[in-house]
Amino acid sequence: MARNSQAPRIAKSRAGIRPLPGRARSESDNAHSDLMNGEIGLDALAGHAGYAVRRFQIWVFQDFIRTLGSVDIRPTQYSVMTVIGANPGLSQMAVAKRLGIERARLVHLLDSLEQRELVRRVKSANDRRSHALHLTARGRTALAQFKRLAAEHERHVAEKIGKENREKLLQILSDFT
Amino acid sequence: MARNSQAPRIAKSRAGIRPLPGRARSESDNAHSDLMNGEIGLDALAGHAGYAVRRFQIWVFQDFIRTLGSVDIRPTQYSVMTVIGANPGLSQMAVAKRLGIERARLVHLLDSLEQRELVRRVKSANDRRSHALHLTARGRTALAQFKRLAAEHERHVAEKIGKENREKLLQILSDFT
DNA sequence: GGAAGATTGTTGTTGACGACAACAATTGTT
DNA sequence: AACAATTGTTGTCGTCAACAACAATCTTCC
Repeated sequence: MARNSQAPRIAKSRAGIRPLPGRARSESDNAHSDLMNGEIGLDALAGHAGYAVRRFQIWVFQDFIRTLGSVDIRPTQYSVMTVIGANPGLSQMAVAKRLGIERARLVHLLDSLEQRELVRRVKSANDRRSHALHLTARGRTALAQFKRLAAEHERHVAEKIGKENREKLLQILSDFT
Repeated sequence: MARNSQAPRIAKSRAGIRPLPGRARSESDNAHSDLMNGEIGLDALAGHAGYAVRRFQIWVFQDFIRTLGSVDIRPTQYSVMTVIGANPGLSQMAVAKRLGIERARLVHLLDSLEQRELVRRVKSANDRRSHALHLTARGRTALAQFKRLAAEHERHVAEKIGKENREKLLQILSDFT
């Protein structure tokens, strides 16, 4: 979770900003006023993958945080626990590299998870610099529930963009997983 | 630079291992060690759209920032100028609502852009509370160059995930644009 | 075997960003 | 005219990525 953010309080009045009715446009459309209709013309951003991905990512993370709100787990915490659960004994360096987060950042994440007794740092015998990361017993049962809630979250995503679209998306971005 | 450290080199090497031959796994699979091979097992994160989207979004933004580095324009600044360029005279409130950013945040963004003489806040005649936003002459020519660089960035995205995949992605996420 | 270099976990700083809260000026509503 | 709502602004808080520096501990190489 590299989340960018948020504590999505409650999606108040602004549940969703509706885009415009789409006209087919070429990506090389030049900027020009588009105010003939009452709406704000933003076709200028239509061809930009990064913008759409960013907006979508914010939506997804907010839903994740809301759906896992009852257990107070954020996307990054979830990813850390998932990787440790699947690969017990990993070092902090290995986990950080795997998830693409700074090892400096992982320190705080683990501090929090260890405080909640979901994860344990065990001194490594081979390399006394590093810690072997493990889930606690509580961590394992907790992760099982987190996964159930995460699955529910994934269903929300499927509802939002369509089941097939979600699968296509996962396929397109599989290299980044 | 260090930015490229985010490049998914690990994911790449794992690409072939992913769908394990054997049993069909459900997304709520319990965690279990997957270390038989030398790689770190992360199949546990494979079915999560948010994670893939997040990693991809980071990659895209880093490429955007690098590609537009010579003109020192970040994605948010670009989106603000694009919207103003396409809809001159818009109020700050309207721009913020359109881009889904806080109007408080837009204040700083506009301060920066106005300082660089790319954007102007003009006092609105109708509503003396609000400002009508316009690009300066310099802003218009600058935006034209930004768009050329942004198009180059989009080509990088197409190279990364494939031309058709990029288009499919834009289509899937068109509601968020 | 020991010095030099690299790695691991840690602490701290910086800057971008989202969410909120409060405020003055202005507009709208009644 | 009184009261509510909107707009831009300022400021605070928390999350996150990117760096830099450091002590402790390997690893390498002579």
